[in-house]
Amino acid sequence: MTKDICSKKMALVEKLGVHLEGRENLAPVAARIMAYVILTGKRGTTFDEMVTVLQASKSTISTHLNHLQDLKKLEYFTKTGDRKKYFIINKDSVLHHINEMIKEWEEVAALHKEMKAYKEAINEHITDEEEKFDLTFHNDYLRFVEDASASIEQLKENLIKNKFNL
Amino acid sequence: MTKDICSKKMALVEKLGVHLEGRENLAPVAARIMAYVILTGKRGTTFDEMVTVLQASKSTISTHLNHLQDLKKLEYFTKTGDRKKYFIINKDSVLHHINEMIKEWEEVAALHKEMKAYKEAINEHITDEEEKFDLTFHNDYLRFVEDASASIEQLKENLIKNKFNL
DNA sequence: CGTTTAGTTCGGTTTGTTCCGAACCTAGTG
DNA sequence: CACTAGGTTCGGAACAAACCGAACTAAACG
Repeated sequence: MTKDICSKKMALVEKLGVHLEGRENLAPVAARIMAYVILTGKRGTTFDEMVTVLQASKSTISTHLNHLQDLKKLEYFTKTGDRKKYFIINKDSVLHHINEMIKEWEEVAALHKEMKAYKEAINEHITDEEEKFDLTFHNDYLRFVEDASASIEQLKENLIKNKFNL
Repeated sequence: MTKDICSKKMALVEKLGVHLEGRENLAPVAARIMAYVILTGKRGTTFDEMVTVLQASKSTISTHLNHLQDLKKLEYFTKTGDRKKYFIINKDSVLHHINEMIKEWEEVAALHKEMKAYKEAINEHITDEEEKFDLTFHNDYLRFVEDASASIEQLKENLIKNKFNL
């Protein structure tokens, strides 16, 4: 039974790993570390455990673990009289993630505005109306980004509220 | 003056290129092709023009151009008595992009549900309440995904409405 | 002081990506 | 038919990434 649960866990680690690899732009083993930490939860997981269970070398685990901490994706707690570090996901990683999305949307919006400005400048030099740049694409997209940003911002506030209410 | 506008254009191509490279997971030259096509607009741009202006080999342009068409990101029109193809962005690429985001969110939601189910199954085998998995993370995230999906879906409808009203 | 635990650092191999040149193809032109 | 315009295909070079093993370090233990 323990074996069944364990294989189920590892299957999920691989699935979630593949997802995180693409989504967060992480190396395969780095993504698996994240997945394993997430699926292990608050009891935390150690360096050695990951070396064993993910079947990767100490150096690989070490490098990725440090990298993930730099990215504020992971943190660890310790136990008195125990030199091991117990890794868990960063408590406010959801919030962190949301903040990054907001930043991303802002960048996208800035880019579209710059492109729109360029096209408008070009349009002034063109006499033939038919030849002019169509700006609806950018207008649509900017409205979209605005809406998406608003809904993410809204959600962020909800999350913060919930955090303090509990 | 033409030179100024042109250098401004190429500066934007690079900037947008870098952005698309990360965002759409494209090779550098592929991303620049997209950027150049977007910033050239409806007059379209040809194979040869891209070879010259992007300073890449014919084979590179050819490969990426075909790839981008496979991905439905680009399409082309032709002119009678002219063998060249004039490349433009796929007309409903905005919609296409939005549909892909919706699909992505659905996948994310499915993954979180699977993880939540796994954690709930584990929790049943644990007697100590303190040791149990905390599911608020997944609940928060699922609510987030639901909201985000709704706002994207909303936007999609707005876009379709606008398309038909014009 | 030697040993163990827990982890880091470095150099190198493997693997994968991106791009190029050269040869090739196909349809139209003289 | 030879030539040109507008591309495509293939093999490989150049570079970048991901990972590994071996040697190292730092702190604690006996």
